[in-house]
Amino acid sequence: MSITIRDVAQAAGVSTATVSRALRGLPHVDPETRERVRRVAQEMDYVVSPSASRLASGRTGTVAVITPFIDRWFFSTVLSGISDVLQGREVDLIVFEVGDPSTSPGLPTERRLRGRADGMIVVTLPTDAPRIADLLEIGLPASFIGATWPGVPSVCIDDAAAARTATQHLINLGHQRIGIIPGRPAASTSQGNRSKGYREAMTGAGLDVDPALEAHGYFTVAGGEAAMTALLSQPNPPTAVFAMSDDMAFGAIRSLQRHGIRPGSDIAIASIDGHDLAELLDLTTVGQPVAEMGRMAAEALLGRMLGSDGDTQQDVVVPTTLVVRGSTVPIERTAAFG
Amino acid sequence: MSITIRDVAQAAGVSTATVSRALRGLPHVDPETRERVRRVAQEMDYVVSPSASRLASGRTGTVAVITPFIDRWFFSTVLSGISDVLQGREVDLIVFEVGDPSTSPGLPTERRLRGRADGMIVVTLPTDAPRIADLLEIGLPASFIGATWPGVPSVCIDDAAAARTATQHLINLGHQRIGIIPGRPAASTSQGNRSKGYREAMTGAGLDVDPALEAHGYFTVAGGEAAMTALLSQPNPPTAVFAMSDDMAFGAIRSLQRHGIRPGSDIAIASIDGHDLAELLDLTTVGQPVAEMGRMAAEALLGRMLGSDGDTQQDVVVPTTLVVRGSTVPIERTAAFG
DNA sequence: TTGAAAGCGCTAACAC
DNA sequence: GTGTTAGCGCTTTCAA
Repeated sequence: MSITIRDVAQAAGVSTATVSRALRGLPHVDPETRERVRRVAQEMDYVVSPSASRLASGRTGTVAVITPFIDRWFFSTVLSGISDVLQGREVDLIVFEVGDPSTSPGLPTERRLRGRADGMIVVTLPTDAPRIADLLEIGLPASFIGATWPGVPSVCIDDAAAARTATQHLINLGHQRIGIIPGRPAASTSQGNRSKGYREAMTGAGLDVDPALEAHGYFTVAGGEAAMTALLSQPNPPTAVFAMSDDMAFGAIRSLQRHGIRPGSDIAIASIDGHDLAELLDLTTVGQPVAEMGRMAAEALLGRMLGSDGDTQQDVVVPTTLVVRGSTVPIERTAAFG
Repeated sequence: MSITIRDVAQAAGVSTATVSRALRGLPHVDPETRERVRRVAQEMDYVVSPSASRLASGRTGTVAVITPFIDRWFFSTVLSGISDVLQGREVDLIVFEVGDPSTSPGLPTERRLRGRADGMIVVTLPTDAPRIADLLEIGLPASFIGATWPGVPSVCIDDAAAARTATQHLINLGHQRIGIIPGRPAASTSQGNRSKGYREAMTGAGLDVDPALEAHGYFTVAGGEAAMTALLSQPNPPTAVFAMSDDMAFGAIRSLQRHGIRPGSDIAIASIDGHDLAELLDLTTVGQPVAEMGRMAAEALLGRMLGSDGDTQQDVVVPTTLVVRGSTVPIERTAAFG
């Protein structure tokens, strides 16, 4: 049906091997021959059959991304960064959306991965050690984003530092009762580190870490709203809250709105992410370079897939930036509450 | 290196042909044989080589999604819906992020597609007829989302009706000077229809369509903000604005905030999308079932890929729902402006 | 119901 | 620098 390498070989008056070499830019081909082959191939509108090429070479020229979600800001942004570099290198991108590890059954992604990709990028699959171990077992080069794993290169922020920055910012503003909205009860490394950063900042300032001032937000807007509502119903509510993600902070803001409390003026809120819409909601947040993290992970993976193993840094920590907005104002201007 | 069909055949005491048939659930296999083959395969942890299978059968078992963006709400949500059904059918998903057709060079996605997928889903590539024609030329079954094309099944909303609904809602509230924020000057079919719906509602109510009350928002938050700002600087600004997407409406709200104008109370805003965060921003919007649209397109495509061609509806129009929120309040409660 | 065998279209030794 | 050739691991007639 469609044009094969043999047709091209015939038309160019060379062997299929030469066509293969010429078209792939391999050495030991006469420049003139190469040019002729290229021209003929183009004229015939020849495209290599990926299946055949893959079968013969053992390489797929594709990278698999394993991510819990596609449709959330952090993940789609990471994905876009990854796609950006893969596209530039003509590498295919296949996506496995595996869902929330704590609720989804943990499908056998591992079986579905074999022979389909030359490498994989795993995006923050926290609390799911067994699945990750399974994935790594198939022996593909891997790159992690937002999580670390022994022996696997990764791109992360310094979660503890980011949390410390956010919390310290609230402390500097004069707050003393600072609540916290973590994601899920079962802590991932990343979440654990953010907790740690929060506590460090608190105790470093001689402040109490009141367990009553903690409410889980499950990394969603709705969860953040519920969490904030819970915090507000405390006998002695916080005057400031650190949320571990922007989405949860959004929810918290919504809760405040519902209660007629003005974020910033009445209760300060700071979080981590740098979500597109944080500016719109006037949310103070510690921004992470999410798309860039995707790009870096892809770049690193590609590097290792091509074998140049030496210069690969194991764990990259990218910088974050505190962006101060209206959701955090000095305590002098903050109305007493409760 | 890894286990092949021959190993399994040998271990099960049958031919490779039988293993192939047994494992794929083809008929004409003794139930007992099938069971034995299955067991052996499982014990050996055998996984079919996709490349070999693809080369031999000519089918890839993968669907390609061609989308301008990954990291924007509409697109990531569609993608997630698609992924949802593909994952369930064990079909691979490969993604091509082609960028904004009006600015990106229009890469030869078409060459990169051949032999890599059995079908494709094209997500709202407006104003880009040449590229689409190229894509369709390779003869893969296709499914469109958010755009229609002669002969290609699609899933869309009724754009004109959605725009009419939003505009009529503003009219019903008592507004007469109603501005509009479209996306890009070069209209896609979808955008054209939304314009049409807006004009129909306006003229139907005997209202003027003032060209001065139109400012493009380029489907982004920043663009929407600029557009609203432009509208506000009119000698006689609108009292209500219809934005063609939630993102642009978000930007418009931001502009209002910056100008000390309260959305809803001072100027009404309505748009189309049903963005996750619309509730948070108290935005009235005509919601489209985005993830569901992705699911439907995938389902339809899969159906056609499996050959059951008859029952495929060509163009599906999914319903939208007006969700009224604080950004639109009756004119009685709207302060005069300007 | 099962097996033998001919490819699928390419790559990679190895010869020349 | 180029050609020959033997696979890569499966699917799919065609016979049995």
